[in-house]
Amino acid sequence: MDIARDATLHQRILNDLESQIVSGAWAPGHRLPFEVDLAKQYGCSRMTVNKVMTQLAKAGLIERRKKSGSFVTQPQAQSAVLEIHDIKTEVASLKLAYSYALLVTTERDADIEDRRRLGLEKAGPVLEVRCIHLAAGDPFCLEERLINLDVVPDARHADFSTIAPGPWLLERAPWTAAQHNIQAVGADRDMAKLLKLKPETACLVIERRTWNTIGPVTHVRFTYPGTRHRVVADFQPSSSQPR
Amino acid sequence: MDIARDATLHQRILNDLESQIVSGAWAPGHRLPFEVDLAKQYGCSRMTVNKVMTQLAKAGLIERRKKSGSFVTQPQAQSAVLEIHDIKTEVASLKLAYSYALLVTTERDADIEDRRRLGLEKAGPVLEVRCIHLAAGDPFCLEERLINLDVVPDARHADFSTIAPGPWLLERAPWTAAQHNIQAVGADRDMAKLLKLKPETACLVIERRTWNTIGPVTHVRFTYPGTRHRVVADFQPSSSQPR
DNA sequence: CCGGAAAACATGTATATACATAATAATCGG
DNA sequence: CCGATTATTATGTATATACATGTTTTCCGG
Repeated sequence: MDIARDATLHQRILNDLESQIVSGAWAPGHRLPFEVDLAKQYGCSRMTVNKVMTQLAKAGLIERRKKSGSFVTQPQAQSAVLEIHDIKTEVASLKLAYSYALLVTTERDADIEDRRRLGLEKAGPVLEVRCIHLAAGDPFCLEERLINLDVVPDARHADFSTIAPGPWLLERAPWTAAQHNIQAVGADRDMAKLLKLKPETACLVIERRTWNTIGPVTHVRFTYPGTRHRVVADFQPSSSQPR
Repeated sequence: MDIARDATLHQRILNDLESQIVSGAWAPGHRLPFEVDLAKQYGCSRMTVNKVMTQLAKAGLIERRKKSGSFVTQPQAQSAVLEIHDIKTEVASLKLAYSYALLVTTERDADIEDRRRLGLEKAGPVLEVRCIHLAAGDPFCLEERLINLDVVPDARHADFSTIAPGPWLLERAPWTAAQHNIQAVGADRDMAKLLKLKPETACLVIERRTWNTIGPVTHVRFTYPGTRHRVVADFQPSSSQPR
């Protein structure tokens, strides 16, 4: 990669070191030159090098040990993190009035499909909740949720007509792991009707399964009219500081 | 939560400022005290305050404008990190034969739309690449890419008929930040033809903009037939306080 | 030869200073 | 009163310096 001619020294050093690491020229475990040596090499002060190295360390590319030096870390698999988003906030950020309506709740023993959705091995009591989120009175997204009552028994007595199951669960059963599944589908007849769309309109479907230390907590499927809404993902893998 | 008594000054300032921002005491748009004033307030040098503010800016909590000061940014909707995926690998994991075809490349000066896609302020040379990825001979996804030649001038002489621009860039211009945008759209006539679909079929569109330390590197739009393919994102809970 | 004190060493944090850069504010000529 | 020039201001980057903090190495007494 070429470096812009007018890049700052900081950027140049950062780029150089990063290239060595990312390219694999410096394998994990490799010790970087000492700060003073790099400073001499670039003809700058140790402070400048120090700031670069601090940034690399924050980014997780290197690990620093006093007296020993700085070392390239094992590349951690690039895991994708999608933060659980709150629809109310999402709507609020659009400066639209938020409202919410419970459609139906059903308690039953997990059937095959329920077990697939939750990733359950055996049957067990589950609660199905269907509800709709509205923005400025219009359908914003449909929520189809399955809650594992073995893990969250209290959900039986929750009043989901006044609070959406998402926020309710977030308070009571914080998740420790989750998996997302995003796809585009054409709306079927029922979906189109609920979201007030023409059939076959492209919709964005976000499915999320969450676990806590006990087991699978919930599976939820959000269906958004795809052309109006979107998911934004900000990235911060390498040398930038995570939020 | 109390702040450790032996926290460094840097940490203390960071914590204080962060608290004001996340608590909402300083609303988005609020101007932070000037560096010199904060320095006076904490009885430290401007450099120390500057480092903290630089960090906050990198974290996206504040925006800094010369002469004007530093301002709390609008809280961007819940961010998410999606893995940069390699289509060849994706296809291979389906145990399908992968192939690739270059459709067209165009070099030009960035027009308004190009600048929007890349997030460029001024015009500059860009390279547009359209190509298609095939799985077992069938269209798998269409790639529409824009490369910032100011940052990656070598791309001019790359032969994208033999290597896809994604892998090529990954080697030469490692990204340090990226932003994703996922939405569902119905295929238009051209898209339907290229992907061998019926018009209006729901498609998953993934847009990605990547930066390195120098500037915007590339913008790419992948269009997948949405019903056949999907994006999976694995999660980790955000360890509340990014530091 | 062992254990512990001391020295050497690399990084961590903070300071004061200097000059560059970009944006705004003030000024002045026409 | 407009518009171009200049000054001011806040941040951006870099320097040299100082001392603190953990580690590792060295060395020395027993």
